[in-house]
Amino acid sequence: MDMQPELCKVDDALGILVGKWKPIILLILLQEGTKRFSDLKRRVPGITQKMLTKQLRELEEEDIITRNVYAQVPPKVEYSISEYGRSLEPILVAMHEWGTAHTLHKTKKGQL
Amino acid sequence: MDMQPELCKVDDALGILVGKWKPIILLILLQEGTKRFSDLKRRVPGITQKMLTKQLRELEEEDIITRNVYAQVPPKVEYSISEYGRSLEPILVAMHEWGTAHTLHKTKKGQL
DNA sequence: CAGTATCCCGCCAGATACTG
DNA sequence: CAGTATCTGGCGGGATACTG
Repeated sequence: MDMQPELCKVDDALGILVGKWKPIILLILLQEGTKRFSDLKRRVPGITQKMLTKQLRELEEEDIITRNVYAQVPPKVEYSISEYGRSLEPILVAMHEWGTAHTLHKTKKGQL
Repeated sequence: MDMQPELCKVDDALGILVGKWKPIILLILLQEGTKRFSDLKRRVPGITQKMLTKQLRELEEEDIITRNVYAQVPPKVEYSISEYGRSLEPILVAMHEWGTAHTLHKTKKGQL
């Protein structure tokens, strides 16, 4: 296998996943499906409106999520994972599994 | 499958991989084995001594890489992937594959 | 409800110079 | 050769207030 370090395609995926709230937003949309803005805000404790909007806009810009605006009052906007965004799932799964094992690793290290 | 978004173990893996030069350093060590400091510096064009040192220290701190110092003049220090660090390989591979496909995705989008 | 608009701070990362 | 030390700017991210 040759991953051609010099081209570092890894950075492309990393760039999309990096952002303090992006992983959790993606996990929620992947596992629980379409969500409204306010539902996401409740689901991600601690996030501000500004940050939620920003992260969603960036993910939308990369075609990872889809934004659906309903022309009504009061406003209703729904977000969901795009078909393309779903292709990130294996990466998220791999990272989640590694993270779980990592927790144990750190625990063992601390017990020495 | 339940990845428990609220705990977001994904951030653990992400935190270790994030850093402007970490992915490329890890790919090089994974694919080409042990390297000296100066070899790495040559292998990663554009990186400064300060940044190379910093990224290596951070990876070492997480037990992802191993630092081997030879007590001689002139100094010789070798870096290699630790057994634990090798467990990150599936993630790097998944991200590289996604990144490669992503390039095509962007190209198609641009052609519309 | 679903956003903008401002103000602000900390830290990542770059440039450059120096050293055992 | 393999590092520190110092100065610096930019940007990610937080707090708060306002709006169609």
